[in-house]
Amino acid sequence: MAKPKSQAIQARRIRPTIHDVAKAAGVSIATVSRALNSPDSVRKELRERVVAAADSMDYMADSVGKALRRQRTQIISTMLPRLADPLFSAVASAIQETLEENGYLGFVQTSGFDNTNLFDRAKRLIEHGTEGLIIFGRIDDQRLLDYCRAHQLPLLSAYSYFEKAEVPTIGFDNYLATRQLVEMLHTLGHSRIAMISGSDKGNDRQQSRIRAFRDINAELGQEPVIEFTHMDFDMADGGAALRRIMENHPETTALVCNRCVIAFSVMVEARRLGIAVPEHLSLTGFDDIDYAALFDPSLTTVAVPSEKIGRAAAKAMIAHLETGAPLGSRRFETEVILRRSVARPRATA
Amino acid sequence: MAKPKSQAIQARRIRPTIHDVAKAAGVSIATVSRALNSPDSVRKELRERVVAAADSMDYMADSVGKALRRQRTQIISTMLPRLADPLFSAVASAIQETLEENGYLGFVQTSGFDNTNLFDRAKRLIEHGTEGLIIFGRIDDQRLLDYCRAHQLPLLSAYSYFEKAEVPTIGFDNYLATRQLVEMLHTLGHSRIAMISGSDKGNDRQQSRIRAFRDINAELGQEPVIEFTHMDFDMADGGAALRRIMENHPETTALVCNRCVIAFSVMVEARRLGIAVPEHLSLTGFDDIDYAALFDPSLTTVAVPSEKIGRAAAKAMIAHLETGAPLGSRRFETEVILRRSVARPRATA
DNA sequence: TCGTAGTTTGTAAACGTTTACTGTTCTTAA
DNA sequence: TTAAGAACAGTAAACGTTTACAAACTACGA
Repeated sequence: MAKPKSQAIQARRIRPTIHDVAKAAGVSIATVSRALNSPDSVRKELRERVVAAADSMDYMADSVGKALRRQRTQIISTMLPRLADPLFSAVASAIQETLEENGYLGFVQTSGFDNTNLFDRAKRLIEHGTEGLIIFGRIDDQRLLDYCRAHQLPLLSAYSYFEKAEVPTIGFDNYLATRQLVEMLHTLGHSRIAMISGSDKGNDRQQSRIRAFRDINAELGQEPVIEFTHMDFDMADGGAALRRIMENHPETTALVCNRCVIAFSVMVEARRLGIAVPEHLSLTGFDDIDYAALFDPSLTTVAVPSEKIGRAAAKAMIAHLETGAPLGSRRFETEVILRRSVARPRATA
Repeated sequence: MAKPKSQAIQARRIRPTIHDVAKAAGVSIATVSRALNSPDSVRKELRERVVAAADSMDYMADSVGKALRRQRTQIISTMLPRLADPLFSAVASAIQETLEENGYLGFVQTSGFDNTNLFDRAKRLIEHGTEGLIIFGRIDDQRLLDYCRAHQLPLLSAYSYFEKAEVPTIGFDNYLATRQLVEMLHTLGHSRIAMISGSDKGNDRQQSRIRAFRDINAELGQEPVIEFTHMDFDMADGGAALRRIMENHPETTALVCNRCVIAFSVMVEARRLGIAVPEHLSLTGFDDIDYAALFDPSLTTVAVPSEKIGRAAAKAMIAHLETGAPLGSRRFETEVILRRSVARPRATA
């Protein structure tokens, strides 16, 4: 009789297995598994012996073995542009919490602001057993779309909402939100409105906001005034953009900044230039980060229901995995938060 | 001969396995594995056939099977108080990026601001094959410490640095940083300094800062003036604390706020009360979030090298896992960023 | 032509689980 | 006392990999 070949692997991790528990409790591994997973199916006395043995050695069933057998990992991964950004991290945080509450776990990976090459970055997530993928923003990588379709990997686009998208989207509509904001300014009497945007390259949020602004201007028969500004992390140089606008379009009475940080830096520069906000120039930001209320003057912005979006995205994905309910799109409302940085336009000549 | 019992499992995920590739290429699964993992060990012709077959069906080796066999998951998990907080998310982001660059993947879980009951929350991370655990702040859960020691699970405390800690710590020293800051104010001539802190319950950062402040006051033979303020997410109500201090200790010439958001809210209230910053009252924050420079007056704070800390923590853990190098502690320097919110004290009567 | 060494491929075991099936023991009614 | 059925426990297969070992083939020198 050939003695069994031994292929012992040096264990990195000294963790008791179900075999250790079985031996300690004097039962088979099947009984251990049942005692822990469906306690009713094993006699009280044995069950207690098993539980005692398991507790005494801090036994935790290894999810890797479990995942292999069950063909379920309970892992849902998220890709987002940048984690160190209050806009996104609020949503990501809500996702992670919702996952945890429902027995799932999530990988988080940053994608940068370019969604065209997602597949390669998502690969490792998929390899590691990701059952569902939540991606912030519009997904521009055809390979990823094809892969997910071919292999039935549920894919959800979160944060931004799109009227027509290749995959279900859960989020808010940047186009609509910007329209709301600009129309509010119109209602107040502003007719000369300029926009300062961050780079719109690969950034669906800026793209939608710009498109909304252009559309409104077109409807009014005006030439849109848009300046771009470099944004680095949480800093933006809105100052230079402000100077360009003031020089080339001094008739401007309201300035729509596509991110709060842009508005903040514009405010600093305005103060330096002696431009009174809001008396001479009304100013708005976007995404109502908490600091917006603390600036002087406090900043008018669009509030985004980040937490709701995150929870909804995670819940939708979980429901899909567990009940097969189809992944649907969902649009969340934004709200214009009117603060002191906006007033009626100054009297123009 | 008994026909093999079939225990087919309904596959959730339609992903090709190594068997599919083997069949398509007309080789054994061992050859597929070798062709993909150590290409030199298989004949060119076969290798190409295998690679072609694998590519044609988007084959990715399943990390679950791989992890089970290799006894390595390459997963390093992080627990941090709150993800939607620029302080922490900057560090977490650096960790995730470093992990990814080195072939690892990371779970992220929030712990809230209480580190006494970590074990239960960490359980799922451990079950899922976490090879190393990075936890923000001081670890107060003895069960977790015991478990990690008993089962050789590498544990690292990041963000805060502690002179003497049960586990290796990588971060900055809140005690020292606060001393630096207060001593700088002293050097400028301030002798009546008050502190506004967030809750110190289960929060080692606030605790260290308060301790430093008490120590300095003790050395000067002064009674420390400390007010606490409620902090909710990124908002703080420093206003009430400011009023209490101005009422009970009108001689105060400098105010040390233990978080930037506290300082921001204090600034707002000071303006309302007509207290000039910095002419009447100097003001400091902590952790140099980007907005600090944009406020008016710009805020003096302590800059924390978040990204360096995150990268160092991730790298240390990876090195430990791969080379067995012992996990060591490391202290990063902070820097006082002097801005306009601080000036010499007003002339006192 | 043969033996030998080197190269390449296949077979099967192992990683830690869950669970279908089978076998054993216990209970209960005739 | 015995048969039948219920309740419980154990055996073994399976999930997708990697890899030790064995087997087969190749090249080459004598």
